[in-house]
Amino acid sequence: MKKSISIIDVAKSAGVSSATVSNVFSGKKPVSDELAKHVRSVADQLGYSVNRTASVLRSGRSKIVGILVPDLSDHFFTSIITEIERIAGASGYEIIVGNSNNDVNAEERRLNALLSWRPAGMAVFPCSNEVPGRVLEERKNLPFVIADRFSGEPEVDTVAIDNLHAGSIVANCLAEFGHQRVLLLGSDLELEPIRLRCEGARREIEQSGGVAEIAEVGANPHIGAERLGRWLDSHDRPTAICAMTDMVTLAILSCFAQRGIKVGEDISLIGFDDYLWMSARMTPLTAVCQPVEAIAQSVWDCLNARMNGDDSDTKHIVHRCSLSVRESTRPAGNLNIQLDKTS
Amino acid sequence: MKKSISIIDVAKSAGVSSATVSNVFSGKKPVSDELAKHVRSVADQLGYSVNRTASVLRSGRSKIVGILVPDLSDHFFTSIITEIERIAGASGYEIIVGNSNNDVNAEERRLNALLSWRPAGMAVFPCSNEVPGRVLEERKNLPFVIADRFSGEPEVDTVAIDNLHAGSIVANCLAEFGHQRVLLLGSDLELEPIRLRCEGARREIEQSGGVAEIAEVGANPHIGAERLGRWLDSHDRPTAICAMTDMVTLAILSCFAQRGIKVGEDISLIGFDDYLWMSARMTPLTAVCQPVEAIAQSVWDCLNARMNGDDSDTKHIVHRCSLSVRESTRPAGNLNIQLDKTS
DNA sequence: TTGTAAGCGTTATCAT
DNA sequence: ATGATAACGCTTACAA
Repeated sequence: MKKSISIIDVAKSAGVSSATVSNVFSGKKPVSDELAKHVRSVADQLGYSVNRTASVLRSGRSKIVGILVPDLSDHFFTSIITEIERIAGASGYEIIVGNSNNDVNAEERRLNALLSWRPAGMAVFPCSNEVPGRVLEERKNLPFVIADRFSGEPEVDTVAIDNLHAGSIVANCLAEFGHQRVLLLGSDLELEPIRLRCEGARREIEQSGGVAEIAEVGANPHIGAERLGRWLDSHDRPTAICAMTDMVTLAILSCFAQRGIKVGEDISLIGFDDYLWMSARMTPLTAVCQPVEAIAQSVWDCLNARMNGDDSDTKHIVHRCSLSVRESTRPAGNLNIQLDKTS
Repeated sequence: MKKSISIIDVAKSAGVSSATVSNVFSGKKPVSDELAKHVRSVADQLGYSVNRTASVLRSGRSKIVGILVPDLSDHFFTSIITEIERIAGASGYEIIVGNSNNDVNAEERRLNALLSWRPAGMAVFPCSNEVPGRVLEERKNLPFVIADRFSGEPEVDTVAIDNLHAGSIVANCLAEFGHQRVLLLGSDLELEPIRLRCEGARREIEQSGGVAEIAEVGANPHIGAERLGRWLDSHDRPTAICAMTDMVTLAILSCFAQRGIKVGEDISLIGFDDYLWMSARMTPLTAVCQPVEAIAQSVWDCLNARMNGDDSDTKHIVHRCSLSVRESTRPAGNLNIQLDKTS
């Protein structure tokens, strides 16, 4: 970094005080139009640009918010980031992104690194059910929002979906189509949201006399496809399979493509999350639609309220998913005969 | 932001000088093991964490790099960001992300905002062919890399793919399968890379006696699907269609799904970029594979070299795409009869 | 190896 | 409305 033009250089050139230059750019105090225009033109000429690090240091206020997610290759998280960036950007906030890579140690390191930039707030999508210790320590000093993964109602603002409900709409759909043997496929059952989605579905399926098995295949679609393959080799094929995350949806599609299992014909499928690639197919997927925009908006609203001094009790915002029923789910009776295990 | 614990608080508590505390955390100067341990424990107790804004201000060195992209909802850019975050994170760098939203004005604003954080370097994926003016002004003071979209060889380091070559491997594949009437579908032909991909393909297709039409459908897959639909309504259906971006690929799939056009059977398809959702289908897509990891690595390598004082001539790195031939492309003769326009 | 003190560019306080 | 100046928390000569 080369020594850059400072507010003082501008002040000298413009024949005003540094305070005036500051006020021109920050707008904190009124400056006469004439002077302001002059200062701006001098600043332009010199190529001056505010040094945010200095202003944050001095004022203790930054317009930057950190977002920490467990997996940047997961479309769910990138779409959340996209939305938050859009909303926050409109209010002049910058986004600083960290990836914990589903590793609690990395999570702690990245969190500390992000915090060292003294952001105005932080949105954390934890990689485990545990709210990172640092968050609980700092939450009095800095607005935090925990989203997606956590259990219970921690002492921080949270935003989540109603996971039990998500499971239940899956179950309802399956019941309507008469599916009695169902595989519920999660990434990692240790994660509370995944567990709840599976449990929510299983409970209702069993209540209506069906049988639901639960299996986990991890968050990586390639590995997940393999694991699902092994599961299929050692079990009777269910009439329907439900993914509990977008990555698992991909794992299932990948596995089925490899094995020539036809979605909708050989087996019914419900995917999780609703991205265009799920419906832009000959057999579009029935999918549980997480309200990404609403989640992002809530995260921002919480953060923004706290950043503006809201010190009310911790909020716990819950959104509901909807189901888009498409052709990947068919009545159980209409499926092709299962041949795999016997052939 | 509450007044936070400073290096001086730690120094007082530990009975050492502030310089020593600084050296313990920065590792710039040796501190005896004993003292260092003591300082660390005191710092922990006090909940001290470095204030990066202060250290950047004083030292003029930051470990943060900015990335500005034209569309955060485009998987291509998010996967590049993911990769850069991974590589840079390993060297202790933070990533700060901006989205220009395909708007040159927004691009300028976001760029200025990112620069005000005094990053150590910036990777810019422009939203037009023009390298933003600010980049050319600042490039002497700060390492910049321009990637993906630009024309010619600007006076900055660049990373790109060989777009003509990408077009040519598409053409070769089509020729092999005997396709003579082809639609090349770009997002925006004003963009140099898109134009080159199309031109590269057209040239070779025509050389081998085929006919290539070129159309553009924009970067939004929903709108793109509509536009393609209208194109199909008013033209004879080609035997093959080629997407020149991942978003266009999605537009095509979406359009075909709506119209019941069977990929591989009714028409051959070559997609652009190679994400799992393209191959996790009954008819996996033939796809031009942009080497995302290599691109990200080159961006980082350029940046890193410049950040470490490399002042050699501007570099222009070009990567080549490969083609994964899959079942969405079939011999032209094997396609189903075209019924749409006549039925 | 450790301490002292100046200064990075800004904002905030207090005068004018 | 504008100016002078201290202070934010850190790094870095330089001194000890």
